[in-house]
Amino acid sequence: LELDASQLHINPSHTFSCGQAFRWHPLDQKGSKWIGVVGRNVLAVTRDTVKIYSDNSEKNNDEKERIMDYFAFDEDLHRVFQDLPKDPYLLTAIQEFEGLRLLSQDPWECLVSFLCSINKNIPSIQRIIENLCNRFGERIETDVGKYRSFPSPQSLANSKESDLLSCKVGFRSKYLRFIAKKIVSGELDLDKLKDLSYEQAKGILVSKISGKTFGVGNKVADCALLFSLKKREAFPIDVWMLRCIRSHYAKRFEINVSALKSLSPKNYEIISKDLRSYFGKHSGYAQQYLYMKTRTDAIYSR
DNA sequence: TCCCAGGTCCTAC
DNA sequence: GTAGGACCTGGG
Repeated sequence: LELDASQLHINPSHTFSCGQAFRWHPLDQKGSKWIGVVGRNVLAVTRDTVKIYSDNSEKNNDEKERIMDYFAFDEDLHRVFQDLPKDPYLLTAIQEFEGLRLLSQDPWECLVSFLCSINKNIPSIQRIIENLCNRFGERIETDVGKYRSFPSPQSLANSKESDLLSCKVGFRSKYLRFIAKKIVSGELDLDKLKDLSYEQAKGILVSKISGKTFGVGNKVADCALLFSLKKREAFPIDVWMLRCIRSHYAKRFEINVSALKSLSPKNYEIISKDLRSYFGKHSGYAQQYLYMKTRTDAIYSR
C-alpha cells in the first residue's frame, strides 16, 4: 500500500526530528527516508511517498485514510503560514524548516510519550519509549521486519512496578500507571477531548483527581493537545521556548521574562495566553518552527 | 563530582 | 500563589 505524497508538502527530517514524535528513525545519513510505527502499521516516508507495511494479520482498506489523518494532510501549510504573523524571526524559522508538518498522533501514545519526556532529553525519551514498546507492546510482523506496537492502556495499568522500572522510566512510573488506570476505568476519555474547546480540554487534562497527581502539568497537556487532540492553537512552553521568548519576544510582556528561571503555573498562563493571541489559531505551528530554530541556533553557537 | 535534560510535585513562607 | 528543592537515570 502506498500514498503519493509528492503534492502534499512534507519534509520527513524536519517533521520527525522536531520532537513531536519519538518512534521515527532515519534509514540513511541524509535523512531522506524515515521508518516509524503508527498503530499496527510500519511506515516508510520520503518527500514523495508514504509506504504502508501492515501487520500480516490485519488487512484493512481504511488504512490510507487513517494515515492521511496521522499526517494531517488536510492542513495546507501555505494557508497556515498566511495566517501567522510576519515577524522576522518566525519567517526565518519557517524558511529554514520548510516542510515541517504537525502530526495528529494517537492521544494515548502522545500523552504517555510526553509524560516520559519530563526532565529528560530527546535521546533518552526515545530510548524509554522503545523500552516500553519492547516490554509491553505487541509484535508486528511485516515484509520489512519485525516491530512492536505502542503499549495499550491495559498493559500499563496492569504492569508491575519492577517491569516499568526496567524500562528506565524512573519516577515517571507512577504517572504512567495512574493515567493508564484512569483510561481503563473510563474515568478519562481522551478521544472525547477532541470535541471540546482548547480551554475545556486542557482543564480536564491538568485537573487532579481525588488529590492524587496526574503528572500532567501545563506543558505536557499542551503537547498532547497540540500533537494529538487537534488543538493547533496550543502553545507548549518548555525551557527552549522560554529561551526563544527571552531573546525575541520579551518586549511583549510587562513581567520581566528575562528574569524568569522557571515558569510558575500563573506565569505559564500569562505568557501562553499572550502568545496564543499573537500567533493566532495556528500557534502550535509557530511554536514548533520556533522550537527547531532556537535549538539549532543554540547548537551552532556552541 | 557536578550539571543538565521538551517538568511536576511537595513543602514552607 | 510562589520560590526552592527533590526526583530516576544517563551522558557530557
